[in-house]
Amino acid sequence: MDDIDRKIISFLSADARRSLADIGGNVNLSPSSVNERIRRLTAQGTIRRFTVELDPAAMGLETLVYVWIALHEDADESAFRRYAAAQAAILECHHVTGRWSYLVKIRVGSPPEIEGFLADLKAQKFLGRSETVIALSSPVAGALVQKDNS
Amino acid sequence: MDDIDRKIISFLSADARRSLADIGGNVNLSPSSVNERIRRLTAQGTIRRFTVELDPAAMGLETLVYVWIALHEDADESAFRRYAAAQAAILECHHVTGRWSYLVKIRVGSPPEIEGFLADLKAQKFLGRSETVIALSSPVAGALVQKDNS
DNA sequence: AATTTTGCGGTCTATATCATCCATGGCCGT
DNA sequence: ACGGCCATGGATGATATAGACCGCAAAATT
Repeated sequence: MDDIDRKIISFLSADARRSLADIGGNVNLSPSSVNERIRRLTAQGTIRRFTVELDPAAMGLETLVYVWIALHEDADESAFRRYAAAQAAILECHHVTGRWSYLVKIRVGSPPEIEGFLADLKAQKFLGRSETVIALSSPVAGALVQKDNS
Repeated sequence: MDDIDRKIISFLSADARRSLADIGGNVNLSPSSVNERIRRLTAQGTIRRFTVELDPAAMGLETLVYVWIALHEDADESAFRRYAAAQAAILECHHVTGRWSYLVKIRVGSPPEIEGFLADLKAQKFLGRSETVIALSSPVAGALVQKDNS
């Protein structure tokens, strides 16, 4: 990973459809060389996948919510992780330091839907205690990308 | 936005380099039609950009941290937002309900670097109180995508 | 009510661009 | 001087993209 690789990654991040010739012009490399570098970066996993960033509103996911979770004392922890991975609404789930055991990031269409999400968590017997934090606005929103199902 | 559009978005999410013919075969549409739909989705902003998902380790960003922030009482709130947008380490910044005013998501190379991040926040006079939460592991990690600078 | 009009979304074809492969050749470090 | 690594350039087959045309359905007109 040298400076040129980083530049290429930066160009692809901004627009993954730019032509090899175009990128090559910006880093003083032939299209073939750029292609070879992208192939390497992809093969070694530095680039995980080519994808698209989506508009949350257009996807019907305008409401961003963080939920702190303390698991129910006799909850199956690995079952919880599988559940989290399978739920489309759960964008992130982290095991964290501090008072709570998990921090979960979810996106739903509107605030009322949060209730259903929590109800499901409780129905699955995962929930001990929880605390819900709603994002009112996002100075830095973070990119919305569909979960990787591979 | 009909079902076909959603399918196309799903295919592109998994691999944005799949050919129009390939996608068309899966949704029973000609390559031209698929192209036209993608053009529409992009033009109306449903698809924000074509980009790449990166490996945090390869990028030297293995440590994921959430920081709860209560702004210093005479901090300039819009200056803080500009600061957050400019900082490369800050992936997300949300104005939230609850005890804290902001939730900030950052990525750094290693835990010691968190200190420098907080020190900078304090030096800028933004920081009132804060609480730092480190992700130990991530059952659902969320995609790492470079910030959009357009 | 029947007919025309309009507009959207599709297919097909042609063309220019593009990614990809391979053989060649330079450069650097040992 | 030699070997490995990386870039180059040209050939080729695939691909995106534009444009002309078609069909259908809803709206408007008579």
